[in-house]
Order: sequence, then C-alpha cells, then structure tokens
Amino acid sequence: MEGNQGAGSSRCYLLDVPPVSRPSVAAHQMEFGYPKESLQGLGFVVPPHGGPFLLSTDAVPFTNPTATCCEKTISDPWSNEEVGTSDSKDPNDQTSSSKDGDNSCRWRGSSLEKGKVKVKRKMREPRFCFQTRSDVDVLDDGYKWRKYGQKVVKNSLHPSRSYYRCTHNNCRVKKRVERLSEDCRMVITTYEGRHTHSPCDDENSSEHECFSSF
DNA sequence: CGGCTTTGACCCGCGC
DNA sequence: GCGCGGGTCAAAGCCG
Repeated sequence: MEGNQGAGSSRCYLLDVPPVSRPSVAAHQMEFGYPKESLQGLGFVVPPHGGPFLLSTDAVPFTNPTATCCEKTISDPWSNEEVGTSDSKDPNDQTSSSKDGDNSCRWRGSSLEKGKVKVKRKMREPRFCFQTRSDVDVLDDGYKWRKYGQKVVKNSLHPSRSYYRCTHNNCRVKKRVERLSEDCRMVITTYEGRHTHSPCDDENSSEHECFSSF
C-alpha cells in the first residue's frame, strides 16, 4: 500500500555517494529542495544560505512507495506516525527523555513504567533516513558515533543492521545502518533524534566545519 | 589504559 | 495467547 509515508514525517533520501573513504553525506542533500525547517527540527542544521556543499552527492527523494528498500525502511516498527509530531515536546517526551537519556533505566524491569513506556515507545524521536551508495557502512557526518548493537535482519539478504549512538554527553541521537538486500552497495542510514550539539562540538571542528549541516 | 566493537541475552510490540 | 522480529543492554575482547 502506498502513501503511508505521506504523513511527511520520516523522510528518506537517496544519495549516490562515490566510493571514497569518506562518503560524508547526507545532510548535503537537503539543498536539493527539501524543507530545511524539518531538517533542522530533526537536528540537522542547514546553512541558512543553503550554500553549496562540497560533495557531489546525487540525492534523490527517497519517498517512492514502490521503491523496494525505501518501503521496507519506512514500514518498519518505528514508522512514520510518531515523527509527525515534530512537537515531541509533550509531557511524555519529557519523561521519556529523562529515561531515554539513561538507557540503563529504560523499560527493563519496573513493570510500573510499562504502561507509560508502552506509549512512549511509539513516540520516538524524529527520524530521517538516507539511502547512499557507498562501500563503507558508516558515513562520516561530522559526529562521533559508537556502535551499541547489531542485529540480524530476517527478510534481508544482507542480514546485518548496526545501531549507533552519538557519543556526545547529553546527545541521544541514534543512527541505524543497514545494507540494502538487493544491492549490497546501497546503505540505508536512519537517524533518530536531534543533536544537542554541533559536529564541531564533538570533535575539534577542523575538517568538519563544513559539515555543520549535521 | 581507555575507548570501541562484538555478541548473546533480554524485553517489548505487533501480527496471527 | 503465542510466536516472531526488532531494539537495547551489558559483558568480554580487541585495538590504538
């Protein structure tokens, strides 16, 4: 069924990144005509001037319902609806952030929390996914990520999905990376949440200064 | 020695 | 109600 991502929440873009050692990405596609506001809302800071980016990534809107991988990505459990509310500033979010911030006290145990958590689970952070063509899994977006898990994906020929988390102190942004089953060179990167800092904040700017878009 | 990756287990949500 | 799949945690190992 098509159009379920019409909600306009979790957006997906397709990038054609040359197989270089540093396929820095993504963010650069926003200037391909995508609503910057939404991107900013997601934590992707877009240069106000929308200046040209260094990379010549070829971005394509990744919202075609018939697009194989796209469909799969979007129809995953986290699906679009929760992202729709960019005003995730509801009370729930407050609570969840305090919990989320501390993964150790997530929904493990405390049956008391269950009820609340249940709801919260659906109310995740805003997400943003990209499809890139690259030989490397982890796209250098200027932030520092730490891998915290890997999963086998059943209905995929490339059954490995990796989970990353921003290493910055109070930043709870997560990133999910998986290979496209049809084309192992295609990487689907899904960002979740908003960075509470700038990339330069993560590592000493230097080369990343031009990637402040993430 | 510190940080990161790997890997197995646990828990939750959803579909049947 | 049960089973499956997905997401996260935490311990152990590895590397710089």
